Amino acid sequence: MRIGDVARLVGTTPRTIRYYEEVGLLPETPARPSGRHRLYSEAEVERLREVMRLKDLLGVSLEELRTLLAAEEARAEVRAQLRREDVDPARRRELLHEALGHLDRQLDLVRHRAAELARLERELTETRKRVRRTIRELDAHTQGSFPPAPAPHEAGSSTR
Amino acid sequence: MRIGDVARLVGTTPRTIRYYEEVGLLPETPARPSGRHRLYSEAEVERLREVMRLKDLLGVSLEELRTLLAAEEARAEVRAQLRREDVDPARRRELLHEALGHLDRQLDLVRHRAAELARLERELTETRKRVRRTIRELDAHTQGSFPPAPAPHEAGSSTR
DNA sequence: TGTGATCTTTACGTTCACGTCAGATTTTGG
DNA sequence: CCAAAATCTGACGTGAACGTAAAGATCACA
Repeated sequence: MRIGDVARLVGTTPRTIRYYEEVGLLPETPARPSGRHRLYSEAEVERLREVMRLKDLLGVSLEELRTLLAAEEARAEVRAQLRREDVDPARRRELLHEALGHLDRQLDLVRHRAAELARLERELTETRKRVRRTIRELDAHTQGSFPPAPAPHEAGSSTR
Repeated sequence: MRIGDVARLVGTTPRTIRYYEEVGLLPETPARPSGRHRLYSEAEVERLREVMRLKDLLGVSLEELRTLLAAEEARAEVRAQLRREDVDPARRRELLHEALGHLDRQLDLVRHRAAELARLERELTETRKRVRRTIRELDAHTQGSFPPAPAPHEAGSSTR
């Protein structure tokens, strides 16, 4: 797969992909003789998707994201080492604990944001209820004078 | 309250506050003879807090945020009109429906992000479980050889 | 083997969201 | 009333995250 296809697939541009590689968010496609085209596998597309998702959801800088993504690599490393049975158990434990630490940092971040978002959603829902109640009261009082006025717009969620 | 106090209170800088006013996120403090110091009430501080919260949680541009915040203003408008009993009920209904539309747009955005964040959290939690299980297995197999290795770091959440 | 589409590197440009500096003005505390 | 502190209005600077343009190389295919 070439860079243009990947860009179309994940909804971005070749420039962005190259930039992410430049700042270390994506691994430099291994041993590519400078000048030749970059080629991507499905796994690398997934990685890019993950990067974009995290960037979007966590709203962190690419720099922070890069350190966060050390977790991913650490875990890949661990998986690789685990496949070879001949590794020092102490070293393994070390790697695993490291991965755990990274995961915990991500989880803290995610949970914090999730909690705040939930609070915001509750507040909005509450306000929405109040507005709808007010509308109903208004309709009740002027009932009969004219029809309940069809909603003058449509915004996506509405009454679902 | 002066701009410096406000900045300290909400954890930002005077420059940012002026900038937000400049791009229309904060109302220009009404009828301030150019050159005089800006003065803020508690309500305005709250508004600023709200702006910063939304910016942070939704991760939208200040421009988008400005249109989103039309909701707030619309609702303020509605409340004002509702206090005066002498307003055309049709007009009221119109305003209320408009506010409802804005709220729905915000809710769509918030719910979407909340759902994605929740998914991310589930994935992370799942991975974390697997890592911990692997560690336990490793400890079981090498049990007795040497102590269970004290965690080499501490990252905030850990075992909670 | 050519040829058009796509890609490569290099480098400068752009937008957003402020930071920083200067010089003048306003406000506050004594 | 006066000095010190804070604020005001421009204006230019900056870092992040790309966009864009140019000139040449590579690739897929007939």
